[in-house]
Amino acid sequence: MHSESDAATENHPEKQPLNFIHQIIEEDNRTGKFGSRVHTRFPPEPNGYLHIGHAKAILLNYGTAVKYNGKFNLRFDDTNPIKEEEEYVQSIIEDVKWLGADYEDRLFYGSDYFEQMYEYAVQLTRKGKAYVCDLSAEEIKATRGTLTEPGQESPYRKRSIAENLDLLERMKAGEFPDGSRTLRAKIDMASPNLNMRDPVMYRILHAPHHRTGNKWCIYPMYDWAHGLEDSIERITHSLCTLEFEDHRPLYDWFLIELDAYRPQQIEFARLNLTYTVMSKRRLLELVKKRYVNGWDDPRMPTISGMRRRGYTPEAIQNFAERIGVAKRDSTVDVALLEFSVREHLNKIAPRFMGVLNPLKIVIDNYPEDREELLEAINNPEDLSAGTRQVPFSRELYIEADDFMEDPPKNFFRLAPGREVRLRYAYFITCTNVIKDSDGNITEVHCSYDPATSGGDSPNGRKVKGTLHWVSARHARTAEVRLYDRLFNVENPGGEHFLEQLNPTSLTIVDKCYLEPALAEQAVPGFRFQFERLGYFCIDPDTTPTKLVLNRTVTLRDTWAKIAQKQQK
RNA sequence: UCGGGGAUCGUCCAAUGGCAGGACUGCGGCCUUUGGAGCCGUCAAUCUUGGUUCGAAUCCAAGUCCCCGAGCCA
Repeated sequence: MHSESDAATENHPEKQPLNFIHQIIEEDNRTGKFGSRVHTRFPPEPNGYLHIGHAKAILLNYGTAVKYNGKFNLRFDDTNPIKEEEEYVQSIIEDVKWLGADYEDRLFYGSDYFEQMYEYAVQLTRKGKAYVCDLSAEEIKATRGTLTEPGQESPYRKRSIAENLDLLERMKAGEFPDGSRTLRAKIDMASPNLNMRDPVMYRILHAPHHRTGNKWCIYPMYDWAHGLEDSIERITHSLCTLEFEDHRPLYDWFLIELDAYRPQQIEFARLNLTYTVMSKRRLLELVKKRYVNGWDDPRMPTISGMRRRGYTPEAIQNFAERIGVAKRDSTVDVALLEFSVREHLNKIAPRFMGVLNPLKIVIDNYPEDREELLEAINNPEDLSAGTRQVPFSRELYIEADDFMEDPPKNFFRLAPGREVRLRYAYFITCTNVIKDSDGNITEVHCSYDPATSGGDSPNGRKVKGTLHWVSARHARTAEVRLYDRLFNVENPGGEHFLEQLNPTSLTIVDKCYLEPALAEQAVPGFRFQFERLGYFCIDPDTTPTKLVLNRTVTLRDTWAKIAQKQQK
């Protein structure tokens, strides 16, 4: 996965600084804390689709394992059957693989360990460190205390070990209704760390589980299960996000009381990105309320959305490396993500010409019945990609933006009397502008210089602009979906985050024109560049009779900036 | 208010007592058959106040601000 960066590192032997996690790991390796073993994992709950924030975590865990010749597990944290679905399991597996994080044969489920977890619970109960509590959810809440006041001990806290064991057994056997009892750890109701105030370990839930079916009617809480899962898999370094820092003492308490193997948890800051939201809750809301067309809508920051939009795994890997990892809350500029895709696509994407907003050009001195095939380079960044033939004829489409009747000073494109180059074709000069009765330009007439075939002038004559074009007679058509940022504000959030949505995040161009060579190799997922416009890919909505394109990202556009400044 | 974390260019990450550096963005230039790419340059930061030290982003003290925590969610 790190081929590019590895090459870069070899060329520039100055050592890269270690992030704080790798510093800890190297220290652990030095002291032999885990016998120099490194084993990480990515533990998603299958209750939603993965997003770019998860990609950071996946790549950090996987990259760490690779860096230290260790292992990496994928493990589903599936302890709540009410929220979890098989559909999410499948999407997560697909996304993790696509990102290049290879877990080999180590795909696990927390639910695989339910039996072992139960035995651990019995062990703790037998030790007098856990008890069955008959308090209702409301009562537990009421006796937990507050941030500044201690909680009160449950009246059931002093039950005998024998009674606890019996009750726990019967909870498991299904004798009690949902919510009637819980198994709680007996720790300290006065702890300033609320997680230590006799946390619930098991709740009764008569609900089928996507893996274990009806076998269980008590399910472990995350705080009870998670540390055990890492322990059972002999994970050395449990990387997780900041909000679990307060839970670490609890995980350690469980494992110490159980005398079980104990991983080192290290917390890092989750990723935030400008102009989007990252919480599963908000993403789900966008999907459910149809503000977007599903989890894989190309405007979503989900892995599946980005894949559909045309992002490459390499682009995301490079992005993840660039943003680094630290403990402070941060919001990465989405421009860095866009830079990462452009950088990769620039190297690998074949070029084509396509016109989004057509303006018809007629070349008056080019014979009506003549057509020719012109050779075009597929990728100037990679000559091994070869060349292709592009048909040329008398009537063409160019981008409407590439013509101005009354151009400002630094407009280099077509204008009355102005000569420009048609990419890989000829120099043309604008001779006439045709308008309809409303004054709209309907057609532009030009003459061409036959001596400039291929786009070079024999007399060294220079031209300022180069335009892309498509022969009208040969043009194929497609629907193009243009995406813009999902939100209008840099840091969307709060109760009314839906009001911050960008109403024009999706623009559909019903009919764009493109050269035949593209239509011939257009299969869903195919990524390419429309010269001067941006990177695009073929959307899976494509049918044999209709091509659908997604714009991944525009090219950097210097003219757009100049034009914007002139407007002000 | 209690506990846990955090504060370095606009943004993200480095510097681990010794010249505050890199990337993105912005700006300027060179180059260009993509106003793309590439190349070069440039603006731009140590939360505050004290202290220790020859020397502090780094160590100490006090303060300020931000984030997380009171699910039978994860």
